[in-house]
Amino acid sequence: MGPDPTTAPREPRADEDVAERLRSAGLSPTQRRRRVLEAVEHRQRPVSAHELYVELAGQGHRVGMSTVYRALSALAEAGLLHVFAGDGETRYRLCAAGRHYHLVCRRCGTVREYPADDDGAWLDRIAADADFQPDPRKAEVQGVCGTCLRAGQNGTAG
Amino acid sequence: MGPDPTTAPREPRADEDVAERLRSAGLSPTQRRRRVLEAVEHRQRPVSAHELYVELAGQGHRVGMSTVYRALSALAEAGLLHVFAGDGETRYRLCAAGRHYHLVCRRCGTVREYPADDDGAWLDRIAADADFQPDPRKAEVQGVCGTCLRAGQNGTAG
DNA sequence: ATATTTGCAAACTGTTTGCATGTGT
DNA sequence: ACACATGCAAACAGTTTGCAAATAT
Repeated sequence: MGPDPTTAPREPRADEDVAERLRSAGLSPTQRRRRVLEAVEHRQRPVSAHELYVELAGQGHRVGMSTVYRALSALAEAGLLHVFAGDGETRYRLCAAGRHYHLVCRRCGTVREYPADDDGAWLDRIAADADFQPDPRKAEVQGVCGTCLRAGQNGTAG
Repeated sequence: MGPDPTTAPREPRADEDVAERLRSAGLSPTQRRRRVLEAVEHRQRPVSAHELYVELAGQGHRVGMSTVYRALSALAEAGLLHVFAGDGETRYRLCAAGRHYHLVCRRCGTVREYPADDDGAWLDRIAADADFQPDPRKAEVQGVCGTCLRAGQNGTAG
């Protein structure tokens, strides 16, 4: 917040990190794009364009809806964000580097990235077994996360 | 149509099968619903409401779009159809009985159901390992099927 | 100075809904 | 007869797009 780098001359603040990331993804690190990436980054559950718009507006930032949409699309296309298509709204979430697939909780919506190699190369087995070449980044398992499971043991049984 | 069962008393035609299925799903087997279920049933790749509408219209059947939407939703809710959320359009596909997950081909759109037990209970491993209770019916792996793979070996390398 | 990016508002697409009519039992 | 399913058209939600003003390099 204090634009006085006297005492912090070299420290790569998250801010700069984000800009860097945008740059190496081939996107000019404009203020809006940085804001969007930052906002997405801190979330465990995928976020929709509208949610983001509201959040940014709530922080006093003037951003147009179309800008949010455009930023999100660009970031996704650049491989920085994962896309989740669920009911009607498209949602986005930060995308990690390694081979992994997604564990998405049906109750709280949180998405966890599960290393695709921790499970004995399950994906590779599919490749051989089913004559199918899986994309580890596009594998998704829905279910209920432990937290929600314990929280709602007595909920809607079925 | 012909309220005269004199000559066709006992034969379980596919038609009746479909009706039966609807009934046991708690849905009255109306003509439109039967048509929709039949039309979905014969497809390997999930179909959208609009595609179905066009197909039915092409067969000379008068069906309203909203009816198609309503039928599809009802069938999905009854567990007879799987829902695929991909880009913008919701798509539906017949849902098999056993534990399985989906192998969806990014190129041709075909979805194959892969028995969830053929792979050493991968899903169960997740449950224990990641503190997450997976829903076998809601697991989806995207990739490229063998057919498309072989057909387009020289295509867009990447 | 020049190429991008942004915001706005209007256009679009896929989907849902109210209501009168038609259909199944 | 009666409840439910259907069709139509209008309403909606999410998303995209054209274009002039703002911004970045």
